[in-house]
Amino acid sequence: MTEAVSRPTLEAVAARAGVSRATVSRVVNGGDGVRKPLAERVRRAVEELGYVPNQAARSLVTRRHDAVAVVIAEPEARVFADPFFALQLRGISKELTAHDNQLVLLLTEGRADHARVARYLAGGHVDGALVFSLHLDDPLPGLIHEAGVPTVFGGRPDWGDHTRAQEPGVAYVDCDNRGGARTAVRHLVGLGRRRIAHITGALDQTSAVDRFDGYRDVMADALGGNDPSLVVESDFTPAGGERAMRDLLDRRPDVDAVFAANDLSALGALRVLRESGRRVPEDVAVVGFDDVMPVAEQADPPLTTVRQDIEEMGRLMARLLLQGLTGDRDDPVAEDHTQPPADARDTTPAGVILPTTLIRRASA
Amino acid sequence: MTEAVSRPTLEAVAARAGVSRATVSRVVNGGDGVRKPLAERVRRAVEELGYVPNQAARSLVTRRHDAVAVVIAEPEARVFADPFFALQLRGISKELTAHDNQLVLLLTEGRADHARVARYLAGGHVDGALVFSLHLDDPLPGLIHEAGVPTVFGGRPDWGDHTRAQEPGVAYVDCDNRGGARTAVRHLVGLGRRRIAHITGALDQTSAVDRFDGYRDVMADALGGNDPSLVVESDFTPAGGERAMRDLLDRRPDVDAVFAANDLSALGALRVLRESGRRVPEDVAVVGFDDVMPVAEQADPPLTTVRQDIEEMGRLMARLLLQGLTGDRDDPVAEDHTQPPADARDTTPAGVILPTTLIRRASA
DNA sequence: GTGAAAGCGCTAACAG
DNA sequence: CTGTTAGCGCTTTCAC
Repeated sequence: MTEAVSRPTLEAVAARAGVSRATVSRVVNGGDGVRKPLAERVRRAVEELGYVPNQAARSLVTRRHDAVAVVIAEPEARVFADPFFALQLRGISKELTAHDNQLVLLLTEGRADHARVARYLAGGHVDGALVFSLHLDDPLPGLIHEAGVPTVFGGRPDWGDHTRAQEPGVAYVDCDNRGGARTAVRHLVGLGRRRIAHITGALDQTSAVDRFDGYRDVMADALGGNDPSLVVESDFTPAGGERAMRDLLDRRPDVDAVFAANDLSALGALRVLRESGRRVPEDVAVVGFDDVMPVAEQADPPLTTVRQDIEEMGRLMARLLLQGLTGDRDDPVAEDHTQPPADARDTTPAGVILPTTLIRRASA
Repeated sequence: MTEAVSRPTLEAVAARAGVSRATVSRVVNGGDGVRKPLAERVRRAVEELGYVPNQAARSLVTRRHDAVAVVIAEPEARVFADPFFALQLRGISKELTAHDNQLVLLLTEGRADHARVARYLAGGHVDGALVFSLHLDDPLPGLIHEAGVPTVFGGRPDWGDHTRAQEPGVAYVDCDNRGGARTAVRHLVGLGRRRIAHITGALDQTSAVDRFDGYRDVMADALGGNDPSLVVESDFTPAGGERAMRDLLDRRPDVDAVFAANDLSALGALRVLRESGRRVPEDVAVVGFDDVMPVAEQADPPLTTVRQDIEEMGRLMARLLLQGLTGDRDDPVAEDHTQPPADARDTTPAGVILPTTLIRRASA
């Protein structure tokens, strides 16, 4: 009623089914090459005894854990302002579950935790890691890379050390931040706007940098130049968006469009525009980024924005990692690097970039 | 450079230090009863070899995993609208990390996943579980209870089957929903309000029910009765709050105060009140619940609300579980239930209720 | 105090 | 196809 004081072992099942441990093991692990009736008998014994394999014993010999670490390295509480990570986690969880893998969550609150995480990963407790480290000059990606654990990054990682920037084999999943930004700004241009401002994200994150680059691409291209007075640095938060918009209005009261680096900061901008008596989109058109569910849709006015499929990104990260793991099966990855991989599967794409789409609502 | 092809074992460390495996093991696990200089020599060998114990091998013999499952059973995507779980997770993570325990995250998307979770927990992969199952009649708490895994629930669980409702030993952590609601409504009464409405939360969750009860307590007590036309059922979301407020204004245009079951729905109510031309708090005072960071503070006007320390709840859940685990050490918990526990430590409090505090801002 | 030896429960050759 | 036999790396009595 309370606890199974000691759960049945393979041995017990074998005894009950009148076979050897090896046979039971085979049946439990798929049952290839075991005659039907025997397998059936074993399965029944398993059922009756309520046998559940001991994962520790299995890992000890297989060196597989069927577990993946998810590392979220966000010193700030920003993680929690945004449904971003939650959605990503959900995608990851679904994919891992579908492949019978467990998700070990490693949250870090600053550099102090980095050593712990690195040690854990190097300790071989998990088969691989999914790492979110969106900040430039974060030492964590490097540490993890050195730990030698198969890893997929969420968001284009920055290595600080630029010699490694292009290192192949560093897998990551990101959305097309730059392309999405271009689409957004082009949309504003198409609306006839000319004094298009940009409220940036936190520029220590690659996503913010890439979106900024996309904005500059179009401004240079379509409008023949970038006017620095139209760019104001912010931080992805609503409060930051407000501050930025106020600055902007001060500096460039003639602004006729705003591309905000994400929906949350667009929200702040909308609020300030409303306060200042500007109509959106008549006086100032606004475009956001993310299309994060309740925010964009319920903004006033509903926000035109660039959608990225966050959950799918999570799912894809997990899939990539799992593929790499089974692909690497009995692949020694030994000291010998001399001969280039003949196997095409080895040349995993460094980054997978998911497309973005412009969602037109009322704000632009 | 790539992978540590095979990590060093105890054996290797022992060889290097010139001692036996047993001695190394002792040192690694605290080093009681090993002479200083020897211990030092072992530690150096560990350092030099970069030895990390193999958790699987250890678990196999100790039957301990130093891992705890966190089960979040939210079929709806609501989990992600609210920073609630993220904050809770953070608290849990901090506490587990402090005790060198890992966090295995189990997300479920409906009944189909329940069996999987139950099997996993029963499989003895983790030492205990922290379970969030906020919905009435959720079969999961029952399943988990039967799995015989030490468990602490987040939020007062509902067993559906009411015979078990008071079952002792079912640990949970919650905030004082009812008391907090009372405080909120009393505050409104103190402000001279008499036609105080309540926008409920999703009433299939105990937190919503408890807050509603608190509202009724005060209305009955201070104002001599409950007027059903002042209560409108909602669902904890901003959109739900809007709908509810609209209904309310229709039905009771004379309403002079609103107690919303959480900040998010209060936000919706504020929006509708503004649209309808009411001033807050002059015409209608509004109080929320949760004091969830960006929401309450940045509402317009800033929201008076009942604060619960969500992160602390998480931390407490973890602490409670961990205490129970070490407390239960070699405690057989055998089939024999006949004699009541003599040990005082056995009588763990069923529920730990954290206090709430009213945070006064501008809205009431 | 320290070492030797016996498994924890499972998988993976290898025989038969 | 099925059983037998070694361990995986660690902790833990039990002698010394």
